[in-house]
Amino acid sequence: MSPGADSSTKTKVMDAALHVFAEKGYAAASVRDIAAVAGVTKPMVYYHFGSKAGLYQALLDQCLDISLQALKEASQGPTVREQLVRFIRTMLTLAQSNPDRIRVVVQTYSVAPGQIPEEIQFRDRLLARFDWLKGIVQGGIDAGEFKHKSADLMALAIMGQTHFLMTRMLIFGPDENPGDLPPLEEMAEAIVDLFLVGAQSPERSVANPIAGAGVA
Amino acid sequence: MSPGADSSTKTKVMDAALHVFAEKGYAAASVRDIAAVAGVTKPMVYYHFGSKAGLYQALLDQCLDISLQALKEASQGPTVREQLVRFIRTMLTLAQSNPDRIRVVVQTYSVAPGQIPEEIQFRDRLLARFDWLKGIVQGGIDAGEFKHKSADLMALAIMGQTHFLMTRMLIFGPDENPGDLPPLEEMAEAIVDLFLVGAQSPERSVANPIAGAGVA
DNA sequence: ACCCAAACTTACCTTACGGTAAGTAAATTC
DNA sequence: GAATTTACTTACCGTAAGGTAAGTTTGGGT
Repeated sequence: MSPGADSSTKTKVMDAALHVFAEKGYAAASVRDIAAVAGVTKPMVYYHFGSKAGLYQALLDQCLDISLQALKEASQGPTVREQLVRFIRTMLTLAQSNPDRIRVVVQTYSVAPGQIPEEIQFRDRLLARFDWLKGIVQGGIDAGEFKHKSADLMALAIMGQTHFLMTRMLIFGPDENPGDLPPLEEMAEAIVDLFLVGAQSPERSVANPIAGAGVA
Repeated sequence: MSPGADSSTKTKVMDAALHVFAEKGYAAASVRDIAAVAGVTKPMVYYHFGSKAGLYQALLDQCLDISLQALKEASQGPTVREQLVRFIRTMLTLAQSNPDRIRVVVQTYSVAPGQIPEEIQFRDRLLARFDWLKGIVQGGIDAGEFKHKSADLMALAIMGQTHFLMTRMLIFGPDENPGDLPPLEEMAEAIVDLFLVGAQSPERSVANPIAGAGVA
């Protein structure tokens, strides 16, 4: 469901908040701005969400729900390698198709601790997401697909790649691609392969010797 | 030179700004706060730095200078593997010993584009830093130390790891270490080894067969 | 027809923000 | 030693922020 499909006041405010918070950050975004973009009056925001922090929490929950659901749906596959590729691809696709949602989440945890009110909750959910990814990796270890034994370290590495790539896309935009990197469609496989076989080996994963073949 | 060594007004303001901007972010930090923490009057801030944005730019330049210098000094070594280990270790050490400096830099580029005034310059310097890391990696490719051929992708992977680890430290604090990760001192080697030999191999880099020995 | 609660508007409050005008004490220059 | 520049203070300005009080419309439920 794309933003704006429902035209209730609450939805209009949420859609506007997504845009304004993503663009300005929590502190620099004003409730007046959000109300104006939504085409409603300011007290309506307070009526429906109680406070600026309440609105932000509602928005953040929505963003986390949406991206987590997309990830869980997408990260299926015959091999763990394939699951990881799809995980990364889904994250990159999300960052490309709806940067605002990613921006809100990334901001919430990258930003100065004192910028966003303490009452805003998100750390538990991020840890849960990390644990979920760790579960996938652990599956690969248990099945003998990976020889490396630390699921924590491996999950951290995957998450790090993905996070950094997203950050990069948010900075430079989805189309700008400074440097000589693979195009986005191949990026997920390139990263997983680098991660699996290591930089001391040639470029192909043994699980997928033709990865990236045939693309531009 | 630690903050506060010089007690000129300009230095006092810079030190205070480092702390306040790091803790609250650009938008939520007020010039009043900074002046109060510095123990000077507000117009002095404007006298020395012109505007809030001017102060932030001066601070950001200082942070970028300090961390880049530390990186360039530290990233020497007999092998490229060793150079990468030292690169990561330096970044992690910086994030641990002076989180405020890292926070200011990370915030500047992770944050919503509309939060920080457009006049603030930083993208070119970040790209230059990335190119510099890429140069190290390219050295490893040229010397035959790596078989993988894309210096861009490899540099991105290294930067991604480091960035994510730092972000993690900024969120959870340098001591808190959720999950079962190696302690910080060994983290740099663990990451480089994972990166070099890949997850499909056992845990040791051929260049350093005992890396990470003794970890829980 | 009446009631009542949910949804909404107008008008306003207090506070804090970035920034500045105007003047002053102390060095520096000539 | 007068003139000027540098570093600083007090007092203030206009604006915009988060939030609310009080009243109005709207749409069931009975």
